[in-house]
Amino acid sequence: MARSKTFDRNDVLDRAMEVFWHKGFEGASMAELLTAMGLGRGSVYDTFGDKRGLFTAVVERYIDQRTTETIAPLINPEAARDVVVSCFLKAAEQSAQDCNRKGCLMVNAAIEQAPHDRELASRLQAGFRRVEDAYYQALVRARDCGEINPHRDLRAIAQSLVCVLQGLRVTARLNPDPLTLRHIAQTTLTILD
Amino acid sequence: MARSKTFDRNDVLDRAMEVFWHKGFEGASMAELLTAMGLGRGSVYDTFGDKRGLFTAVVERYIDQRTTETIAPLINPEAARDVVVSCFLKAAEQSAQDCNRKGCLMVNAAIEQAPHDRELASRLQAGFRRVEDAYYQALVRARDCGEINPHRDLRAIAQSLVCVLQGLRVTARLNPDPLTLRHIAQTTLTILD
DNA sequence: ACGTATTTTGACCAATCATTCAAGAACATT
DNA sequence: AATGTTCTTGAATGATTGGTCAAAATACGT
Repeated sequence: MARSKTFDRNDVLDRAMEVFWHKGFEGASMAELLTAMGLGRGSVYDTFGDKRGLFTAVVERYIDQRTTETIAPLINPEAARDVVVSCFLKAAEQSAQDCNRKGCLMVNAAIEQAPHDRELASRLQAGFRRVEDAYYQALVRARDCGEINPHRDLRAIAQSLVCVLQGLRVTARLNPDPLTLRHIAQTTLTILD
Repeated sequence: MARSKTFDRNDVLDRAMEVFWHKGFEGASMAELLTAMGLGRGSVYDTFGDKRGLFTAVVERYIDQRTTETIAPLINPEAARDVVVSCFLKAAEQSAQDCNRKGCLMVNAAIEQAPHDRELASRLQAGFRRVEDAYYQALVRARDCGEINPHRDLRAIAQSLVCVLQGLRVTARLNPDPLTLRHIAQTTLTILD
């Protein structure tokens, strides 16, 4: 009864992601987005509405992928303090290994667009909250194992860890030296003591 | 022998700053910048070259003003641990009190433009480095007073403090709740112990 | 007061912006 | 295979972009 789309939605979103990721929302033009996606104008406007709709879809996909990947080790019911540490350092390493300087799309979008796009802002907040929660749960287990001072506010610690990861993304934009970034990450882990 | 400018450079930079600050570089149009500055096109292009030159001048001014203001208490030769703490909390408070959600122009510019503008990136890096150095010097004095464990890496601590302040700017974009932000700031101060 | 160098003004420009739309092409159903 | 619906294509749109330029205005040094 109808024609089906010739392109894969996730496929073209991934291509558009590349453009938005290192040019930002305002910095990316529809022309280059279309080229990257390999689609005609109509197809994109039909599918995503407008530029903002496309951006929203791209960021949504990024959030899903990244947060899932990031918190995977923390979800393990046996994960405790050492997993918190290794997971945090691994996340920090992504700032250190960011060879083409694209940063984190979530951080980039938060800074550039969050104040101008409420829906985007709350999606981003939910994404970071998901990461924070995963750290929190692991911290609770760590405390129950006697690996963390039971008087500490674990929610605040989890928030701090996420906050530092965000800060590392900013720091890395100006000083991409991996040693410095690792050093900062290592140092901030004293928050756990 | 010649006519002199009728406008004050710092004056118009401050007005342009307002626009760039909450719209970003790409998000701000020359039309609104000119309106805000109250100048004709020619005057601006004569004085600042182009949009990027204007942005550079604006950010440069912001860096000077902000870093000077921020590190003022730390410069005091008697400043030690308590000044580090109060100064850090005061800086965090600026994220908490950011009622109109403009964030920090240095962080905004770092995320949006640093990868596309080397000169801007190094200016920003120098600015943050200036803050970091001020914290470092105060930390050295704190250590000499016996207020900080002499085995700690003070340079890394100073870098971490600046990193957290940057992270707070990102966090504040999505969750402007002052209590949360203060709580994070308070928690990360355990880095000093 | 005059002459001149510089600033201001605002009209103008080509290029690019995001977006629309109509017509042609292609698939799924019958 | 015919039909009907949707997708694709790409030309066209008007608005806006950053930037130029020449003429008019003006303040300074003499």
